[in-house]
Amino acid sequence: MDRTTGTSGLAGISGHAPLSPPTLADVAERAGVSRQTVSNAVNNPDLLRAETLVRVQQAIEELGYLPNRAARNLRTRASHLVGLRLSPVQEGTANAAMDRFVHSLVWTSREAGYHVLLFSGEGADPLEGYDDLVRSTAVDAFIVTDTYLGNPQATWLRQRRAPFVAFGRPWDDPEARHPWVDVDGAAGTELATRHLLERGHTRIAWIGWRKESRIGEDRRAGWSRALKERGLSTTGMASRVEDTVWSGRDASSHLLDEARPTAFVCASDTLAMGVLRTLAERGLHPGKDIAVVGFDDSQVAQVVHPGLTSVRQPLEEVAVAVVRALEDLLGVPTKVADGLLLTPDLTIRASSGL
Amino acid sequence: MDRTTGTSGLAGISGHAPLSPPTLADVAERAGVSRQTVSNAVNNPDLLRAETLVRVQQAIEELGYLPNRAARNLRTRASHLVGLRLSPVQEGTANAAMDRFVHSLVWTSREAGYHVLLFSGEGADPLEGYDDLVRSTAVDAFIVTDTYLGNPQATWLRQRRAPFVAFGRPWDDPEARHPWVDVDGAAGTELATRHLLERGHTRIAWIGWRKESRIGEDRRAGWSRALKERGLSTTGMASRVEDTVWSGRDASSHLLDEARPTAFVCASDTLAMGVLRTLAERGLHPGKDIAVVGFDDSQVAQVVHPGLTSVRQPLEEVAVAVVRALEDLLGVPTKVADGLLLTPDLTIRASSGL
DNA sequence: CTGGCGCTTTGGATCGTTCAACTGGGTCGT
DNA sequence: ACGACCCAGTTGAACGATCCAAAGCGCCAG
Repeated sequence: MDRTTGTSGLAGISGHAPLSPPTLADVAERAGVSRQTVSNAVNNPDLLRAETLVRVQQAIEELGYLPNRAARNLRTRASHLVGLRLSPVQEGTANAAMDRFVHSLVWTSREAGYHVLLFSGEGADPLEGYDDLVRSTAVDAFIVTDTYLGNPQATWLRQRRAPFVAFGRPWDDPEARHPWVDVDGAAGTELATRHLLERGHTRIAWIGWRKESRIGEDRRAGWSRALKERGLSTTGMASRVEDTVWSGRDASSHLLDEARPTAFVCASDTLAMGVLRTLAERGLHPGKDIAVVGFDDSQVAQVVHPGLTSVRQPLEEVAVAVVRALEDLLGVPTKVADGLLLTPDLTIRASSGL
Repeated sequence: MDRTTGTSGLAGISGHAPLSPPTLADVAERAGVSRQTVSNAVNNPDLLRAETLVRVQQAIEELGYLPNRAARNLRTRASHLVGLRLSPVQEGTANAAMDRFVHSLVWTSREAGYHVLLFSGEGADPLEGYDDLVRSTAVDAFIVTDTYLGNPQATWLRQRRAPFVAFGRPWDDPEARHPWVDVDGAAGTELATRHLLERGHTRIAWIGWRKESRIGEDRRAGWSRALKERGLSTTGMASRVEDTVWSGRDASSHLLDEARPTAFVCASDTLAMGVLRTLAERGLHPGKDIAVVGFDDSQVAQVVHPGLTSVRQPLEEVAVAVVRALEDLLGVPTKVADGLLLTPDLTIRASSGL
């Protein structure tokens, strides 16, 4: 057989790539079987006789064949892509977690045979961008990350019958039937607060986000739960502000003057950095004079002096659970749970005592 | 016309999505033209008579039609996707820049009609993962981000005739003919050093990466250039270490003892954080007693006390240039330049003086 | 009246894969 | 001995878009 016989390329191990990659038909011809048999060799190897399978696999190897994605997608009506929308950047605040999550997600998806397609919405409108992808069947499903109050995507995506998995609870909608995975923020702050209680602190303050934030209120609940459990009062010990370093600084400064806490639990590392700033200004030492705990275990927490104790979300596990839910949604109906709540850890560093 | 006539779905504005999305043929039937005419209306509107165009567009609108991606990809042999490999996570170090770059890239690509497909290699092997995507024609091109010494991807991708654009110079290969965009690190550190010189510093130390790092040596060159320009000596003023906070701490501690600098320029924010740690330990105040400048303008630089002056890469511009090169590579041969070197800024904060 | 020139529109083929139905041949049950 | 049934593969027809060649149309010159 002359190598130049095939209509398509041949290539593979030989130096340079083919002008046109080999197709199923090329493999079939080389192995002396039909196209469908090659297809089966790839997708349902059990259907072939062992002997034939080997022959086909050899031909595949020799030609360096890989199925054409577009053709497969067209026929199977699936792209094996999941869409992930990058929310507009807010520099200075915690997309820290997002970054780690994306990594884990890409990693986990790969093992499940999926790739992650990034897209971005214009700006404010959180629906922007989804529409085209759904209708052009570019992705099989979405992963929705910000399911804060009202989360319009969820209901919208459901209306469009677009499959999706949410990282984040459907806070306001007990009717929601979509799969979701979330991290128990309250458990995290409770863990943090208990940690401080164990170290002997009894006057522990909270700096969190405004009341409108469901996530913020959830995290706050963990703090107050831990205190009340010990019969300690929370009154005057909490402050709710914007998620910026400066808000954290001001809030902690006020609290120190008014409530005289010996420790702070914060809804974010950003706010905790504000606390550290107040301490620096007053010549107080974090971890010695005043304890501080943040939330998210961001890069900042890791490198700041003297090290910031922080609640760490198990984002790797979240990713795994999300992908599992995805497979469940798109493939066989193994039907796990609709929602899954994971528990965070506490990464202890010097800011809460040595 | 009965709405239930079409073989495919209809939907659109009406509440819920169709079971099967409308196709080109559906639109054609509704508009009373042929498929090709609809295709032209979408891709080459100029070819249609104004009147026909309107009629077709109306039908498209009514049905909520959007071309099926898979079908289009199959026929045109293009996916309008670009692959971006996430390098294995190194927590604590500077994927800070990467994050910003990805955002900008996604944003810019969108405007050019491209989406970004994320994938990850197993671990060490930087080629891992590319292969499948190339051969299965899943992406049209790649964006390669880490083109450090020897950069095996570059040569490998070229061999496979896979189109790609690099963010990063081909340091070792003057023969390289692939398009690339990079940021002039030397210009950045030169800017930083000049800034310190202007503030009256004459004893300015360098903390950078090991000699093997081309990027590190490049950044170092900017520092030494600025000093030599002023007739200042660099001997004993430089240290080359790992990119960790602790290395930065140790290096700065040694330098302070031996060379008595009044300012530090660092190859990364991470190293700069190490310097800040040394200062804190010695009761010295950054910006007052000793000036510090970092590199990358990461989140850390923004939130740390009292604010870290840092070289900021114009990643938005990089993204724009990368996408432009991409369009050039894949579309019409406008043929811009093969390589493009952009100049960074300096974000000035309190660590280099008030 | 015919032929030729532009512009618009048409029908058919095609991209590479998978699905559904079918072909022989052998085995089994009754 | 007959049909039912499984096995290992084959064949033709989709999937939904774009590309290609050619036909239809109106209009004007010869």
